[in-house]
Formats: sequence, structure tokens, C-alpha cells
Amino acid sequence: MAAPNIETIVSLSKRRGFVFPSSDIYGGLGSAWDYGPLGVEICNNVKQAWWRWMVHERDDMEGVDSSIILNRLVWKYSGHEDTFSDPLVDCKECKTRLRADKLESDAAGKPKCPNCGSTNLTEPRAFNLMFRTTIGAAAVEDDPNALAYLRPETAQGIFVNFLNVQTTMRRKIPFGIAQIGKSFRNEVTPGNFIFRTREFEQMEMEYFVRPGEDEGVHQEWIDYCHQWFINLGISGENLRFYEQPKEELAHYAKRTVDIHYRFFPEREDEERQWDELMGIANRTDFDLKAHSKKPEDAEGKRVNPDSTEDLSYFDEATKERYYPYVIEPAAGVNRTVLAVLMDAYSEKTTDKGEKRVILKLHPQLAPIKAAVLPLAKNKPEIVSMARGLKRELQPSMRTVYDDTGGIGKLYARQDEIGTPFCVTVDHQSLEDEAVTVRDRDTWNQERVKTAELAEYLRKRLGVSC
RNA sequence: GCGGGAGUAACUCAGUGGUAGAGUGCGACCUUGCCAAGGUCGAAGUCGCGGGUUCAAAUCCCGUCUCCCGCUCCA
Repeated sequence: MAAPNIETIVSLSKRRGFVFPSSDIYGGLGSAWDYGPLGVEICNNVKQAWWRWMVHERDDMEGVDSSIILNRLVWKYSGHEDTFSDPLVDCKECKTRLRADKLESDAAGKPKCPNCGSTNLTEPRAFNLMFRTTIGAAAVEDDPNALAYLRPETAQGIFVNFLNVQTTMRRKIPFGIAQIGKSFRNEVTPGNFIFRTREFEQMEMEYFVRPGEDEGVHQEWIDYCHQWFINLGISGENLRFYEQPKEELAHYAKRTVDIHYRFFPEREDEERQWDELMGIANRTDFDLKAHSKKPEDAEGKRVNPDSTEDLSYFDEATKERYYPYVIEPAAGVNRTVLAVLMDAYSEKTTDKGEKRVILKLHPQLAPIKAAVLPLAKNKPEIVSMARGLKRELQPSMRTVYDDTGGIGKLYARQDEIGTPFCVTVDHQSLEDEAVTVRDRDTWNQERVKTAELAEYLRKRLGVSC
């Protein structure tokens, strides 16, 4: 079937408790969203799947969880304080908003609007994308040292901990450090549901390699990351690689390849249907050098007079000291959740001609793994047996019990939220100690002994659920 | 910031000057029992907010707030 648009997912999300507009009772807050009971489960499952795949299942990986508010100097030397801002101008004629630093000039040297050609532009206004806050009681006006930022990326918390992790875990290059956490960017243009929000969650990993080996390792990570999305059940047709052109590269990057998802299938322009799901950047030795006290400029002056540590690495194998290069796969949790929901969405027409929504989520990501349903709720024995089964299953998998409707409605509800299995207790169950297990995707049913039920479900869900 | 669209029940929406509505959903009960079954009853709205016109405003006028879409940027 045709991919759903984001509107369809927004509607499903509200209806079924995946995602709600934030601060709803006060009229909402622009582009902020709250995960509801089912949404938070998917979100946690995505993060858990990533962590397992990125950290636990590898030999060369460690994890950290650094704080959101860091010493301001981190952002000074990372370059974010200076370059993480956009000078913006508005064209007074055609009302478009433009990047002041990307404008071409007319013959007289005055910047002109690429849209209508007018030179009637507003003055440039700097717009730093970092949220500012203050530490302690002092106001920034009274004490400039009170100024602090909410991190715009999790990466810097990893770089400044590079030596801590490397030495305490006795790591040798190559190895990586992974982190999942919130980041904040005061975007000028947020929007498209949870696709672009000012507060978002990142899954980032910094992989430290010997200079010279960076390009090959970079390519390996590009392919490895693509495979992760495939493993989550996302269709390869909806994924593509995007090589960032030189002029688009961030200030720290040598090469960046994005993995795009077809987030906007309804757009006519094929190119505009795609947008970023993950970015895999070669950050070179930019960050480790920037935070180190050692490097000197051409005049022999220290580039960073504030750092107390040198983040270079001594390679025992080659007896060389160098600043490792960094390969960084960075994915958005929220964007992954959105892509997962869009890709899992499907509709099915029943024999009666009714449209049913089925969310074909990977079992590992499904918010509910099994629903226990009584076929008839006016028989107390059936109800209590079903409730008992639910309690038996819930320690090993997220399970719900539901009896508020006929069995057809109960199945339909579970299909819509992506529950892989429905366990139905019927009259016969009271006698033969067996239940019906119904499969979300095929609607096939299988009779399973209650004694073997938990093991049966675990096996079909996969170990990692 | 600019342009466009929209705010009425939990959701989707109807209602264009005269008692606040429908469908879905939700709750209770009865009946039923394998793919959104039927019935009865019920809860639920300061019609975004403020002001004005009028005998009378969800409806007309003015103001205001919020959200959504588009424009830059990115996970």
C-alpha cells in the first residue's frame, strides 16, 4: 500500500495514546510533543534496541551519560558559540527569510534576494541556536560567568570524557563511546510533528580511530547503520543514502553521509520527499584537538588556553602520539520513532469491506507484546483465567488484559497499536488448559497449552524482547 | 518575523442571528461469543479569550492568544 503521510500518523497517535501535543490544556506549546503510554514504550524500545546493538553486542564500545549543562567553555572551544548561529535577513519585497551569509551581491556589492532580486533587505540578526540559561542566583547581566547553554548535541559530553573512559576502561584505539540523551536547539523553523522539535533526543556514538584509517571506518559505519534500520523492519525502499555536498558540511566535518527516510511521500517533488533520519560524519580530529591544551597555532601560541588536559592518545603499537579521528553516527530517537510508525502503518480491508488499521511493528518495538482477552466476559471462570494468564505473562513481557468489547473489536484495537499476539481464553480453555494465540499480521490462530504459553510467545517474539 | 489555514464534547466534524448538535469513542447493564455485533441508559462543551453591535451572538464587527502548514536549519 501507499505510505501514509504524517497527518495519518498524528491522528493515530492522538487517538491511541502514542503522542499528545505538549501542554495541551494551556493551548499547547509550539512544536513540543509528549509521549503517551504507548509512545513512551516504543520510544524506550527504540533506545534499548539501539543500545543493545551499538554497545552490548560489540567488543569495542563503552557507554556514558553526560550532563546536559556543561561548562560554557566546552561550547566556546567546540565552535558552537561562534558558528552555531545563523545570521538571518528578511526580504522586505517578497517576504522570504534568508541566510545572510549565503546571499549573492548585485553589481554595487549590495546583497540581493535570490527570490525576487530586491536589495531591500532587513539588517542581519544573529540567531544562536543554543538555548541559554543561567547557573546560580546571579543574572547574566550581573555576572557573565553565570551564562550556560543547554547542549545542542550530546557529542561534546563524550569528547570531554574521552580520556576518562579510555583510561578507566583501558581501551585501545579503535573504540567507541555511545550516549543517548536530550539535546536542545532553538530552531527557527520547527515542525512536522515530532520530526523537528526544539527539544529532541539523540543516539550518538563517537568512534575513535587512527588518522588515515578514518575514511574506511567511516564507510563501514555508514553501511552498518543502514542495516540497523533494516533490522528494525524499516523497508529499504524508504531509505536512501545522501552524500552531503561540501558547502553543506558542518564546521567540524570532512565528509558526512546521511541516511534519509521518505518522511513526506505526499510531496510531488521526489527530492523533497526525503529527509534525514541519521547522519554519519567524519569529524576528523577537530573536537579532541579543540579541547586540548597542547595544540599551538603558527605563532606557537596555545589554541586553547583554558583546557587542563591534552586529549591526544599514545599508541603503544606504533609508539606514536596523535589526536584520534572521530567517526560519528548520530540518530534522532524521535525521528526513528516516526519512521518506525510510518513504515509499520498498513491498512487491510475485511471481507465485510471495512477498513482496518494494522501497525506491523517489529516485535521488539511493539509497545504491548501480548493482549489476553476473554472470549466471553459474562462467564466469571473465563474472566478469572484470562486475568490470571495476564499476571503470569507480565513479568517477562509487556502484557495487557482487555474485556471492554466483543472479541472482534478487541482484536482490531490491538492490531491498531501493533500488538503482535492476542491470547484468547474461551469456554474450551476451562477444560483443556489451552488458549488461542492469534497472529497480528496473518490473523492465523494456533492452540497453545497454557503451561507452554510464555515460552511459546518468547520464542516467537525473539529473545531480545 | 512574513504569508496561508484552523480553533464547537475525548476524536472527526455539522451548525452563518433565535433553547448546543451528529457520528465515533467512553462508562454501566442486558443479550451474544473468533475478527470494530445488537439493545437500553448515562457522563461529557463558558463554542480559544476579551470587548463591541443587537431584544438576542458559536454565528456579525474589532482586538487578542494558540495551534497547524510554508520559508532558513538540522538528529
